[in-house]
Amino acid sequence: MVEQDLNHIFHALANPTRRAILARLASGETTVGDLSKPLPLSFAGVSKHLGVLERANLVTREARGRERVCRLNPAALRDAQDWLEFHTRFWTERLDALGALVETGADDADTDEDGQR
Amino acid sequence: MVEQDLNHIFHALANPTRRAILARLASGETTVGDLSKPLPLSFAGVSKHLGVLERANLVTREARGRERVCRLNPAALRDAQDWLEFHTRFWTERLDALGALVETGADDADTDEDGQR
DNA sequence: ACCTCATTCAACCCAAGGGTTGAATGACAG
DNA sequence: CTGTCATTCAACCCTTGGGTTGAATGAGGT
Repeated sequence: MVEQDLNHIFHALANPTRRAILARLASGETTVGDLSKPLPLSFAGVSKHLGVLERANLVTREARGRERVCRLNPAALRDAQDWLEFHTRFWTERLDALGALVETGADDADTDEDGQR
Repeated sequence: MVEQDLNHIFHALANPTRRAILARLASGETTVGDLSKPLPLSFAGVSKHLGVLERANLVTREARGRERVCRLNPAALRDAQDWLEFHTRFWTERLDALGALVETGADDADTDEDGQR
């Protein structure tokens, strides 16, 4: 997994219509037509959104007769989640440590902020 | 937390420069100048990226003399993580259940794929 | 063969993103 | 109070995004 993948994944997730599509797909695979029925968008608009989701590898489209069946691919979501989990954990630890230092009154420890100013 | 927040957060995360800034900030607060030193961008460009991160509530900027000190705000990341965690869990369960059905040879259950073709 | 239906493609529109530059602000040093 | 340094603002440029429409493709039904 590379940087570029994260770009695509997060970009795909940044749009409420696309998140709605993902939520819809979570309750079962469906066709493009069914997918666009409840959405206030043109058919082609939905198809474009699906293109973005597909580029991010979050969704796959498969031809079945004259319809396209869309289904989820959780693997990509997992990538994003891994990134987030790593960072939230790391940040939280850092901030907790900083908080602890402040509490105990230690101000000359290993933080970058060494008080010289 | 509302939809709009997720839009901003995911949008902010969708850019590698901004993720680099976040990673840098994870190892301690710093000024805009220090932040932009290693980046192949103009000063103003970095400032714009910080604006995006600030809008997403991932980063705060605080004036200290003539400098601005930037630091992380993990709370927003947590929001994104919550969204992802909910969905990955949900999807995985669904797919696992589907897999189990296939394994046991149950093909006339509640799947959409009922074999008529 | 022909018509219809589901979907995509292509062309277009306008708004927003990511970048630049140069002027403006505002704190600090002399 | 003047110059300098850190930063932002404003204006601009080009590319990408999200949306539309109408034509093209391609499978199915008759």
